[in-house]
Amino acid sequence: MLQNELNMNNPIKLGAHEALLNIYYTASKVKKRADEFFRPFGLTDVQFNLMMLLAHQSKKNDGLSQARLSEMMLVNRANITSLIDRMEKSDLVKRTPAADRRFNIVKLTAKGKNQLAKIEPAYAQGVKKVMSALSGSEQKQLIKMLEKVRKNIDKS
Amino acid sequence: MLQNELNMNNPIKLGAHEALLNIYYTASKVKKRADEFFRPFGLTDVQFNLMMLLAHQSKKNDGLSQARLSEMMLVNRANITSLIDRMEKSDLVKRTPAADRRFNIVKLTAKGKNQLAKIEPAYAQGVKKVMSALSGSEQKQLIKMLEKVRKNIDKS
DNA sequence: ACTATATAGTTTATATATGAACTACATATA
DNA sequence: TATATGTAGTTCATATATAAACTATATAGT
Repeated sequence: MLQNELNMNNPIKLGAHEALLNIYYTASKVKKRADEFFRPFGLTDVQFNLMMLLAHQSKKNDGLSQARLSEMMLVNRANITSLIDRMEKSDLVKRTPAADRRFNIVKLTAKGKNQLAKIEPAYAQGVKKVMSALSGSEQKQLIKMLEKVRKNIDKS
Repeated sequence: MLQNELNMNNPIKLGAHEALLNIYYTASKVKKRADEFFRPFGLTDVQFNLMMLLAHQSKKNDGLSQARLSEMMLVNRANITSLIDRMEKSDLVKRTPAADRRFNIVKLTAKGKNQLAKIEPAYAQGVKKVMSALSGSEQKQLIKMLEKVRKNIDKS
């Protein structure tokens, strides 16, 4: 119960609010756990997520634009600029020019591909372990419920 | 489905990963929606959350220490320092000394109380509206499942 | 062809988050 | 009482996030 976990003096009065805070605090714990996992590799969860997208979401492995990355990461375009800056500095990705000169195409470097290949299996194991708290059908239920919430946010 | 919502080219292969990403992305959308709600009031969701904690989680309304706040907000102590700095500047809260001179007791100012009283009813309505995507019993199920995930993270 | 509009990326100011190193104070114990 | 340990808060360097204003380029409509 959130009240006890956070050592709160008083209960959360509104049920809907408790549900919303549960989503929020669970994501926060998931993120902290992920960051802890990636720290020994000198990566953040955000950087790893970007590398996964480059590896698995680009057609024929020929990279993604910063706009596509910001779309898939649900973050502002401005954010991607500095993120790619940092990741270029640590030689994980590189920007390459596209035919349409407004675009940068971002690709994994050899080092980036290596890092990813090394870490990804352990990451998959970790994800399975964390989510093993729920059965397969519970996970599907959870996904359905969270989808409903997101759809409802889009409407408002 | 996350793949479509994020306009992804390829499916998320691991079911557990999809569930985890659902938690993460839903929290992200909730946060964005909350920030959008609070912006007209010159507040952030984080600042409002802190004000709620001061109003509803302190015994006899006599404030909370920064350590208690960081505990209930699941953030680092260091974070609270600058947050309170900003909120003191906009006259929403004030630091007061405690008997144990290591502590600051943080309290709402008159302005802070006023702001909160003005905004809180609309916030409660908004929360209900967002979460109305789920029935009461679905919300309870969701809470239970997310609690299981958090407990599992604590173990690992 | 010209102009208006839209899109991609960058820069800046600002808010939130962490870990590590630090100061100040309190408490336990030897 | 002296010392060791623990707790609360701050400071610093750094990462991630936004909105707004900007540059560069592409495209649609006249």
